[in-house]
Amino acid sequence: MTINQMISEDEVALMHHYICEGIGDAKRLRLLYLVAEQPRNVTELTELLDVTQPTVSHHLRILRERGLVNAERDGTSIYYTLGDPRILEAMNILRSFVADKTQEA
Amino acid sequence: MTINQMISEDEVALMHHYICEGIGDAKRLRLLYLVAEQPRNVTELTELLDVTQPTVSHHLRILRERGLVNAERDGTSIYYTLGDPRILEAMNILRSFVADKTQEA
DNA sequence: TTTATATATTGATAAGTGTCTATATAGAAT
DNA sequence: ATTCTATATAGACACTTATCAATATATAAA
Repeated sequence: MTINQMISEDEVALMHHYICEGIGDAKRLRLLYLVAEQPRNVTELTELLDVTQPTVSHHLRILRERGLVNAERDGTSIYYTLGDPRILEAMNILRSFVADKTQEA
Repeated sequence: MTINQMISEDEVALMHHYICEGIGDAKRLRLLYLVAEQPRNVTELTELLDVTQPTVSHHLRILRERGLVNAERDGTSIYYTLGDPRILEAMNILRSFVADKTQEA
């Protein structure tokens, strides 16, 4: 059970930077789920995402800078993986919340 | 343990709407933590947030429309509470991730 | 050293949104 | 009814950012 200690304004700012700005876009959320399934390179991710390659690289940079994904080069390709299992863990909790919300209607 | 089943594009869109748009702002993240501590009315939240009352109401509306907070009237005041414990649960997991990241330096 | 492929960066633009002031609405009290 | 307090809404503006086309960089192969 996690402790609910009062959070400081500074810590909120950090969380905003790492998390809110990190997953604050639908494409990036999708990217996180895709690289959580298996390592994927930029070309694969571009084919799956319906945006241009520079846009994918842009999103990956944002995720990478925050440690939400890791990048590893293999030849000319760069394979991306999930940066931390807690990311998926938290997303799945939120996913179950959303699932309940949308079937409340 | 949560199951990591492939997520559809539609589900990503829903998650983006409920979660990313919901917590995609530092003030709203702060609001969620504040109402998680205890029920608070708009006046209290305004004093704690360093923005105007209409701005607080604006953020609360976004949170309320997504079920991230609940609103209950008591006289002229309206008290806000956390909409679902899973919100805090997920936030705390992400909080621990951010804590680790920021002390890696 | 070219050539080809994969990824990243730059600069521009359009769309979205957080914030404010001003105003409206709702409930309680006189 | 009027006044007061609490909250919500409307409209405007500044700022951010997602996206694209064009270009640069990096690795591998010929």
